[in-house]
Amino acid sequence: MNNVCKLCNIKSKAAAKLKDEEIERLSFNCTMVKFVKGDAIIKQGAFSTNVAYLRNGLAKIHITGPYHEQLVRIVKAPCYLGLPTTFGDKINQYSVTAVDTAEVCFIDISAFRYLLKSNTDFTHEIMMELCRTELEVFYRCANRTQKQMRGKIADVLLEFSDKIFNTKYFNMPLTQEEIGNLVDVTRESVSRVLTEFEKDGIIKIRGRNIEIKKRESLLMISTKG
Amino acid sequence: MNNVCKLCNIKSKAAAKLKDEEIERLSFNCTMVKFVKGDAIIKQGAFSTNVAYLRNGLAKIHITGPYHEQLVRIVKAPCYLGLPTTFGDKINQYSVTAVDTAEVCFIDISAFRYLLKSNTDFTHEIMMELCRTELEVFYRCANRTQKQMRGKIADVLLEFSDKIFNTKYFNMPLTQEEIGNLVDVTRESVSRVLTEFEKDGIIKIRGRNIEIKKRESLLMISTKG
DNA sequence: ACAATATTGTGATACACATCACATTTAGAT
DNA sequence: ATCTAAATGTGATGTGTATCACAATATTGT
Repeated sequence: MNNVCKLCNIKSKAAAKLKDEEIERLSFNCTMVKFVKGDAIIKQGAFSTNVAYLRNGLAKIHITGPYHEQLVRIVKAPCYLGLPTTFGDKINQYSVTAVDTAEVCFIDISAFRYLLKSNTDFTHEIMMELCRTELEVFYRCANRTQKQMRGKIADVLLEFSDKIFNTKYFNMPLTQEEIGNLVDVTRESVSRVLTEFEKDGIIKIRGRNIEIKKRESLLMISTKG
Repeated sequence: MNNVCKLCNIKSKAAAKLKDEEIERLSFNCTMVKFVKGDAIIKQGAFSTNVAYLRNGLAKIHITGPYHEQLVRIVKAPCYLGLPTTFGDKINQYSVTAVDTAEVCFIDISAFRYLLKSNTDFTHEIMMELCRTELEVFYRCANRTQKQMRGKIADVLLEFSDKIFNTKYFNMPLTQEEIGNLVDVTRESVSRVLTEFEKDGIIKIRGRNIEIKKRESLLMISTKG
């Protein structure tokens, strides 16, 4: 699979720092796999032997909590998946599942380690990524534990609209159960809050399609939780 | 301040990988500060110009949440403080405060970056640390959002007994308000649950001193939360 | 097109914990 | 030793959301 990584136009910021020779090495130790919605990309409990890079699509990071599944966060391409669990442990400590069709590059962990050793700019970018995501998790956790359910559900809608799809109309790829697992609310409550938001004219729902009609209201609900 | 780092017997695992020349460089860019209970070691909102290494003592990582302060976790020496916020952002995204007397080494960030570039074994250890702590935060968050208050308070007691002090008798350095901020429970509820645990003979409380009398009961409460 | 499964909606009720106000005790400063 | 501030304890009440059971709708597979 020569030149694929060199010609790839969705390289990570870290991979962009690699020299030709290193890119070539990457190409020989990299395989691209396509996934459909619901496919497991990384499995909690399995051995971690690859670094996964989401080239396009959406995925969800989820773990088994003390009582039920917790959705840690939604990840949007392009980005590395599972860096903490790939390096932090020999066994995957969480799962990553495709939320719709996705393309993932799997890089052999030894080759990745070699690159970490040989290119300090690459390593620096990877470390930056680890730092940023850990900070993000802190804030997410504070929000999840302190906000009330309307605020949390408003956050979900704002995240899909503003950060994932960049549009006020979008097709919600998550079920209400999954939304509930993302913000620690039961699917019945998710249903009720979404219906309430529609009744209040804040959003419009047509099946899975959602339109944000009053973004300021959502922002207010998000803030006041 | 020569030789101090070389002679230090509480080096981090990462620092243990450094060569003599690198250790010397560290010594010239490192200063040790003592803190008392309540002192701010890292301040949310301030510029991050140093890497902090907790040589001994206890500290708490805390952030300002949407409604009130959240205690992210208690850290026990020896370990780096604030790596994610030091590298992830120019401004500290969270605070670290001494929970009792503590000694902290502050390392100039440029010197630290130099070491990251020059010693890949050092960098590898730092990355391992980042990965492990991110995974830990995921699990903490799942526990905080899914467990009920008795389970969470049982967890705190077990953590202080099993991981921080390594003894069934210990002096609780946190107020009930702080315990509440660590597990998202009001101080009134913390008071009630601790009293209940004492009434049930699970723990014995004498002022700030706590004795774990029925560890298995706490484990069960933790699990059944 | 149809059947099976998954997802969502809804109403009634229960539960877990927060909130509030105030009293009491403990710790720290002088 | 005393005073002040912080921390803790307590009772009553309210609130937010979960739970449960079931019906209705949507999606998927054949």
